[in-house]
Parts: sequence; C-alpha cells; structure tokens
Amino acid sequence: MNLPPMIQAFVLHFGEMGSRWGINRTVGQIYALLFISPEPLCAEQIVEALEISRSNVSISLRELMAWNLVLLRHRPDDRRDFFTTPEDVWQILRTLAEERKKREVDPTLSVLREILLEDATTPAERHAQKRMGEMHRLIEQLTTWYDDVKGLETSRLSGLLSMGRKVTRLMEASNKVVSIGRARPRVKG
Amino acid sequence: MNLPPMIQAFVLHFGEMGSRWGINRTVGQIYALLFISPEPLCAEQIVEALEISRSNVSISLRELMAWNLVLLRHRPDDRRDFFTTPEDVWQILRTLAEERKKREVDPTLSVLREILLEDATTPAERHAQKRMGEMHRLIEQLTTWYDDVKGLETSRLSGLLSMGRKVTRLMEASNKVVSIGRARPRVKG
DNA sequence: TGTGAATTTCAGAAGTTTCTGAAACTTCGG
DNA sequence: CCGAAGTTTCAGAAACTTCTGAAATTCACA
Repeated sequence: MNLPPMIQAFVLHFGEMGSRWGINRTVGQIYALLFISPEPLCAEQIVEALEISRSNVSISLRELMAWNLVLLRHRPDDRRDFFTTPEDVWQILRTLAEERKKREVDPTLSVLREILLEDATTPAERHAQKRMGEMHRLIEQLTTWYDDVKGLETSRLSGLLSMGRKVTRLMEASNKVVSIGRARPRVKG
Repeated sequence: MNLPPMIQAFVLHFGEMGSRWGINRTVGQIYALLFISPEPLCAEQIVEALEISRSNVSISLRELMAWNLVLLRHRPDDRRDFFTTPEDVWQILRTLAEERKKREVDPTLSVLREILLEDATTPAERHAQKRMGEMHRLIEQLTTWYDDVKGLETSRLSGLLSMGRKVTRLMEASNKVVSIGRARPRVKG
C-alpha cells in the first residue's frame, strides 16, 4: 500500500472496523480512501493505492453504491467511471442511518408485526407475544422519532442534538407557560 | 428445534439477523429464546430447545454476557447457572447502545484524534486531515448528545422521542418567550 | 480427599466469506 | 465491423468463522 502514513493509518483502520460495521475489509478501505481523496478516483487508481485485485475493487464499489455511500462522477472525453463520497458528512450520516434501518431494523419490525397477529394458544405463547409486543412498541417509537427527525436540515438537526436532555426541561417549562397562559393538557410523555 | 411455531419463527429470525447485527446465528437464537422465555433457562434447556451442542451454547452465552445482554440467575439448592435477559426493553436498548458505541464508534474516534494531532506536510495530507476533522466533529457531536441523553429515565426519554422534530419549533418558540417576555410557545401542530 | 454434576476449553471438521486471475462482456471512435 | 479501453462475472483458492465431541477443569459436599 503506497500512501502517506497518515492516510494509510486511516484506511487501514476503516478496513479493520469494516467487519464490526457489517461491511468487509476491502469495502471499508475503499470507502476511507474515497472519503479523504481530494478528487474522485477511478477503479485503477484504487487498485494501485490499495494493492488489491481489479475484480475485488469492482465488486466492492458495487456494494458501496448499493449502500448509496459512493457517487459516480464522469469527466469530459473520458469513458472511465470515477468514484467519490458525498461531501457533506451530515448527508453521509443520513444515508448510513437510512440504510442501516432498512437492513437491520425493518425486517425485524415486519416479522414482529406478523407474529403479533397470530393467535396464542399456550401460556408460553401468550407470554412470548407479550414480550414481542414490548419489543415492537419500542422499535416503533424509535423509528417514529427517526422518521420525524431525518428530514431536518443540518442546522436544525445539529441544534436539536446540542440541546440533548435540556429539551426535557424545556418541555416542562413549556407546559408551565402553556398552562399558566391558558389551561392546556400536558404534552405526552 | 422443538418449539411452538410462533416462538420458532422469532428465534429463527433472530438467528438470521444475527450476522447483520454483528453477532452470529447461535448467539442471536439464544438471545431470542431467553428474551421470550417466561423463566430463566439453564444451558441444557437451551441445548434441547435449539438442538445445538453444549459447547456452542457455552461459548455463545459467554459472548452474550460480554455484551451485558444476559443476566445470571440462581435457584436455591441448584448449582446450575440460569440465564435470562433484562425485563425492561428500554434497559436493553440502553445496554445495546452502550456496547455498540464502545465497539463501533469509540475506536474510530480515538484513531481520528491521534491522526489529527500529526503534522500534515503534503497537500493530500492536509486535505485528508480536513476531512477527518469533519468526521471527528460529527462523531463528537453525536456522542455528546448520546452521553447527555443516555442517563434519562425511561419516561423522559420516551417523552423526548415522542417530541421528535417538534422540539426545534419549541426551541424557536422558547427564544421568542425569552425575547418577548411572555408570548406563548406553540407545542402542537 | 473423593465423587459426580456442571461447565469450559480446545483441536479439528464443516461451513462461509473474501479474494484473485482469467475470461467474457460492453462501449465507442474510426 | 474492428479493436482498444474499460468493466463485470465467475470458478476455485485462501482465509476466516462457527460448530462439534471429547477431554479437562471446577466446585459443592460427603
């Protein structure tokens, strides 16, 4: 691998973490390389930088495109595909969240929904359904929050994050303001 | 596998999802089984229910304990270990978030921190450091929010989630309250 | 200290994923 | 239609993970 040491460290780290993130080493390395590269790279440049086979690069790029984590770029009078990552790290976060939800959460949600429609006959089944119901409600609540928040522009999302738990105080304060101003029901929660 | 069909479906699903969640099939199945079981189970009962080897159960339980996802229980006059999952699904969520952060985020944060301390000499390195800086700031912001929110009791956390993006309006409204003095912030709609 | 039930460890078999090089395919200018 | 440049596919090799049964270890109690 023929890269400046700092860049190499970053690329190798993403390779190692790949397996923990549900992608493989090569995919992680390619992503890292594209992320820090000042220009889009073509497949052959990736082969040279990482010293892996052309076919491996091809398959890994496909996978990254399936995740919507890399973009295709073209140059005038050049037939080759060039690859890059989105500029905005918040946009990358949104994509990552969306894809992980799709792969890691949605299938479970739909299995739970189906099972919860079935009739429980034995006590064991009734208890199981009760537990699955708890799990289902939790996941629903999380995904509802996510769906609500995911469309926010970056500045608002960032603002929301920096509020953190202060929001709960604000909620209470707002209840007071509201109820003093004109009697109103409490905000849910 | 000798389980009621509804329970079997749930257990098999967790097994299949296991690889997407960074655990393996057996670990996923055992977790699912413990989660819906009305009583703690001992290793031998897991062997019978899932029809897998005793040693596989032993190793998988170790892994689940390393994740803090299962608890040990004992019965009077019985030397065997019995295993169960925490009752409260919100507590499970907290544990899961904590462990995933520890494994999937913290190592990257510390690699980024180290690299950002180094001196960039070439323009490529300077650009790489700029990008890593963006990534680092994003992760810091997310983990700061997480650290802030993770200690909330369930009812507050749940309330915060059900507010979703409405919070941003509340933030703006609260600015107005502060600036105008006693205008009433809208909570709903 | 010896016994036996419960548990863990471990070497290797079985299964899965990743990677490569070679061949096949696609596209486009001449 | 040809050839050159680029890209994808694929069979099998290499590497890695998971699983098992057998052996080793632990531990309560007589």
